[in-house]
Amino acid sequence: MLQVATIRDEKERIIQGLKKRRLKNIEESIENILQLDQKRRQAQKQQDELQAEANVLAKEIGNLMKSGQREEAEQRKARTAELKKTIADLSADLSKTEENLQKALYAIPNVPETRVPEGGGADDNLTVHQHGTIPTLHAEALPHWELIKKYDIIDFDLGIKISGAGFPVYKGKGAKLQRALINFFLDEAEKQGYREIQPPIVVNEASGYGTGQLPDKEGQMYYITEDNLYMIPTAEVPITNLYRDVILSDEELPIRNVGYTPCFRREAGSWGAHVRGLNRLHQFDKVEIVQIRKPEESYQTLDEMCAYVQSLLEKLELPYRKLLLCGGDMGFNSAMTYDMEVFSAAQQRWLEVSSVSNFETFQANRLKLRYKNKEGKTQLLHTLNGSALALPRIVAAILENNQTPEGIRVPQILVPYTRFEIIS
RNA sequence: GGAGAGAUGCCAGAGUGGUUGAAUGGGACGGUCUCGAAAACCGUUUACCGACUUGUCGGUACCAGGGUUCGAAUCCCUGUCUCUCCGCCA
Repeated sequence: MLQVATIRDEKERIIQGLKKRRLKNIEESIENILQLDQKRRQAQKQQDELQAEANVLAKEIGNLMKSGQREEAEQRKARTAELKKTIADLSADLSKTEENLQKALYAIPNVPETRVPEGGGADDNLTVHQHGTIPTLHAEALPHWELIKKYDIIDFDLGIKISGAGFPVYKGKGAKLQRALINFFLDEAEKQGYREIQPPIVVNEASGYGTGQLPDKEGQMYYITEDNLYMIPTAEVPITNLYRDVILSDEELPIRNVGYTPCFRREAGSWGAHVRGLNRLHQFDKVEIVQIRKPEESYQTLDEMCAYVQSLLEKLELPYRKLLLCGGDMGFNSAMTYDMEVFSAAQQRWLEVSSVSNFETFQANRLKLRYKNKEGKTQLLHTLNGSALALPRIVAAILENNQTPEGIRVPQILVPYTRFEIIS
């Protein structure tokens, strides 16, 4: 959520920035917010003044009662009754205005950073880097959804039997490969100075609001009615919410956390031909990195996080490209996002395996995540996160790219983790 | 699931209707003392909203939401959460 004060002070910059998302009626929305804000402040001022008067009267009445001047007291009571009524009316108005303002603010996405290109969708994203060579496969090469059957390592039918579509069962070397990747990612993150966190994978409503999944995207999450809990779509939610309503001190910064969790996504209505196999699932594993930074250093951190994610892909010997997302393709909360995509050779497609974002103060404002700066002033922090990495598509790419007539070659770096070199 | 207790500042913990933003202790910060430190002593130390002369003033907040009252941390109602005991249990 944007801060009203920022909208007030930097109206033009915000409007120009939001235009890069190709949204409609930006000017009107911002104007509406400013008007509501104006109205709110006026009402508040009026109410405060009356309340101050009532507070003085209440004290006087108390003193008069003590000294037995009942009549004087009664006179003042009459005035207080009037005030009380006026204040009640004003306060009802004020709450209404505040509510409207809040709603209007919730509807505005984050402002893209200056370097973010304008655009409406994936076609306008910028490829800023590409690495690795695209493998040429042998004639009988198969897509991963065939390979997993051939080697009996991931089973969709069993998943359907016990849960439903999009809940695969990993078996034998498939399960070991998965576990190897998780351990590899966590170990690498630790070497980079991240602290490992094992959070709950269900969260309450307040956490959903904190990171912005609620109120708009409740359809994306599995919801446990009986206990009013949501199953997390990403570890970002619990790990970032650890810092909800927190004022950090200078010495506690920066925060660098990493966590492995399963992730759950309902993805209602998004099933089709291009989401076969591991490309899109209801449950999948992901290792997520989360950082909390001072505003002045957050973009340097974004670069550092990207470099780290890229290093993982290079160690896994996967060809990838790095995209700077355009305004229209970025998530609601993000100010700047880089996507990493690996090339999946049998599908001949780029698959998104990581999304690294700087949210600036957008999440922190909702979370009330602040720190005391050197001047002793409390100030909103910047939050950042990135997948490092999402497992299923990495698995898909490894299976497809590394297939040989003899079997699937495990990337060298993973062999100490899998303790086998080939899936055959 | 059953029974009981509770929720106050950075922490511990007082406070059962009137200058209580909140005693007391601890912590943190600043100062005095000291070559330096410890100890001792003195002082400071919540957040949010609003107004303007940007430092001051006003308002709000003692789990949340309602209510009683001229006045609520204090009384009443509802909800949430925590703890203890019992039950169940990886």
